[in-house]
Amino acid sequence: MAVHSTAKKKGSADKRDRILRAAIKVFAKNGFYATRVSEIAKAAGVADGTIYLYFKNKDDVLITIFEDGIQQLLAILREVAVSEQPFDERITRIIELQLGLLEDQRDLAEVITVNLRQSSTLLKQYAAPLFMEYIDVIAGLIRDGQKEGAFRKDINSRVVARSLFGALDAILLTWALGEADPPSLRKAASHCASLFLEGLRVR
Amino acid sequence: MAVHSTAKKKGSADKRDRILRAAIKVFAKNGFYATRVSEIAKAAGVADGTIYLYFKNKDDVLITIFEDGIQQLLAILREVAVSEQPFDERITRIIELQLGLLEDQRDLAEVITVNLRQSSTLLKQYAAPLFMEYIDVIAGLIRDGQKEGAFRKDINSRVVARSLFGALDAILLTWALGEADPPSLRKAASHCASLFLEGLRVR
Amino acid sequence: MAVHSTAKKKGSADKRDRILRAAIKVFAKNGFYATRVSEIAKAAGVADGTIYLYFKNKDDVLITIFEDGIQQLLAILREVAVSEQPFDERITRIIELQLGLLEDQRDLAEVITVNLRQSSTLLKQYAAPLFMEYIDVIAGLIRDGQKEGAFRKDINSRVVARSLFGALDAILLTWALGEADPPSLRKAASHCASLFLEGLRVR
Amino acid sequence: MAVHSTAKKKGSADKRDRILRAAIKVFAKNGFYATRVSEIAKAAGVADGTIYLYFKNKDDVLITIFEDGIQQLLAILREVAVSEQPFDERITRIIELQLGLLEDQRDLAEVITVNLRQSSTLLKQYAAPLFMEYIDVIAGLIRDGQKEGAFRKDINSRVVARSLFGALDAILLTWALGEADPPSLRKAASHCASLFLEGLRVR
DNA sequence: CATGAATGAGTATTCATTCAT
DNA sequence: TATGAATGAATACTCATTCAT
Repeated sequence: MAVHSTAKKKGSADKRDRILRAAIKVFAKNGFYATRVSEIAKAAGVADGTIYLYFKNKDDVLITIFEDGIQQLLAILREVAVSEQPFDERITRIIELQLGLLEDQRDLAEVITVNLRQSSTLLKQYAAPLFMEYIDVIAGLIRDGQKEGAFRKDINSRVVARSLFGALDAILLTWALGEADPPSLRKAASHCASLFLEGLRVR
Repeated sequence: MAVHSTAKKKGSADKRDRILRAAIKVFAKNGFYATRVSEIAKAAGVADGTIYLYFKNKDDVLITIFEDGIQQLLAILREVAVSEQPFDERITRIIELQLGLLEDQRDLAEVITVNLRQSSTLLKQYAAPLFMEYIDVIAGLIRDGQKEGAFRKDINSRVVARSLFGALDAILLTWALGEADPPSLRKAASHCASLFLEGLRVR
Repeated sequence: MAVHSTAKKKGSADKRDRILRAAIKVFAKNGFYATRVSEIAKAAGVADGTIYLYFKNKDDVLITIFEDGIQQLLAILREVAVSEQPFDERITRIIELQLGLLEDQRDLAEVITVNLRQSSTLLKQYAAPLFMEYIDVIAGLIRDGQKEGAFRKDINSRVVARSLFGALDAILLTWALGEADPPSLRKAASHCASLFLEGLRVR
Repeated sequence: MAVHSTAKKKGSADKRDRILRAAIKVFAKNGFYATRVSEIAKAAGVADGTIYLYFKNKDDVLITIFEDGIQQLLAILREVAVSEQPFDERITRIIELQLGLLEDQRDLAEVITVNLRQSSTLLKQYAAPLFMEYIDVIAGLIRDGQKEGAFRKDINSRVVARSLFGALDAILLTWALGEADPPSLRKAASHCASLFLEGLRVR
């Protein structure tokens, strides 16, 4: 029975994943509002109604994509943030991770940076809290660095965190909307890191 | 008669402006897609059909708001970018202006930072080009500073420009979505400026 | 004052006629329902509101065109129907007149044959009675001919009248919709006349 | 299973037919333009949206009604036109068939004779070609009769065909709009046939 | 008489969601 | 679980008509 149940879940999970992957693709291509549920179903190779067996509604699909992506990112960030590496390294690593995570998932990047803001309700209800969590992690890291003398103290840690988030978001947006070549993204990451690290240096 | 003629024109301009102001308000409150044309009309105190005497369609209202706002900003930025002030001052001024311009137009800020991305078509067709123009102005200023030895040369000017845009956008977004108190916005601006200026300093 | 009044009326009549002529043109081109009142106004060189100074509403414009055209036709038909000519001549004349009347007013022909049926209300309320009047005139002529031994008696005069009306309507319709060359219309008229006259001949 | 499959198809076909029958009824009553899609849906006992599962749009419903009716008529006409009967019989039969086909479908008759002309686009795009096809069939029969010496040769076969179509259309129109009693329609048919046959007789 | 800006009632069509199979 | 036919609420936009000037 356990096997059966697992098999069931696995089968379900597969279909669920297919739907999510299909949704990321069509959301990225057409935007959230312009995407029809039937288009997601078609791209996923399932019937329209099947989507409602795995998700509450269309909004829920977008929310899931967003939460999954951000949670994945947050888990990594938290790990890096409390690692034993020097603070500069941690910041650099975070930037690299954040951009790298999405580098091979361009569609996901577009969905997260662009589509996310398409529904005011989603933005305020789901994204804002996660956004704050993200800011908290980074700001915490900055504050730790300030306490230990690694970063200058005359600058608000949350302002830095927000600036960093925004900078990376804008870089990703440009990359997602334009012709994205990975090298440029990685180079941008290193320049961005250098900019922020120098900006944070104690003088 | 000149007065009369002015009055006449003003009458029309007034109605157009009333519609735009009403649209900014309801777009900020409910988002572009969740806003009904009839809501804009009601808020503006005109009939539904009147909106179509001044705008091609609902999209056109959002585009106009966005373009007006960005053009206004771009005009100021260009002026500052080529002014005679020291480069540090110019960067600081740009940051202050950009945040200050929207400080007393919180709804407009929300519409520009949030609603803008609600329509993929609008974003790619109208926002992307203006975004690039903005990046060009800032990147040009950075490059000038690099040439004259005011900024470090080992960092790509466009990456800096994008980062700055993103940082300010994120700060504005936080402010627009959260409880906005102007002092915090101004303080954030000065911290952000300091962060970027130190990050750009020649060593 | 009489002069003034006349001048006034003349001025008015001119404008009224301009509107009617413009309406015939655009109705023929686009059909009644697809024609906007503003299009009529533009074609007539007057303001939208002016139309309502001369006509009750859009329907009234079509009705007026139709009634004017049919009344004009009826007046001629009645005159011919009771003339002293041989019955065959009268029938021939009626056919020629009916087709000839519209030959140089192709737009009017299209409006009467096509647009007329576009509004069920108009058709039933205004056209049907006039149609019956028309049928009465022709049927009366046929009946007179039957009484005087010019036409065969074993055929219902109203059926003949309806058939003749329909035949001419179909010929006009083909001509109005297709490439209309007047010679063909006139030739069709003579063939049609011959067909009906032989069909009516006493044997 | 074949039954099941048939039942399934029948279910769909039934719904489609129900919509068409309902549309004929309301179109005949109120005309094409005055009929709301929701009225058709209500009369058919389906939801508004269901209509769009079977038809592209409101126009498509009218077109389908018209094409179905005319194709049905054309099929019969073609059969009669090339049958072995004497030419006079064929003509008589065609007239009887055409009127008879619609005798027990008064609403359909009204839709075809009246509503058809309600949309200029429909008329020119869909009706005109079918009208021409009809004319071709009749004209071909007349021409054959002329070749074989059954009909007089000094009269254009297409003019005769158009006249016959128009005559029958007018008779139907009168019948559809007025108080329709079948006997009168059948009697009118025989009178009309006699009129045209005598008109076509070789002398 | 003439204007044309403003009105707002009116409707075809779409599409997220449901539910009988 | 899966389907997809059916639903029907929801809305941008048009355009005949009005009326202040």
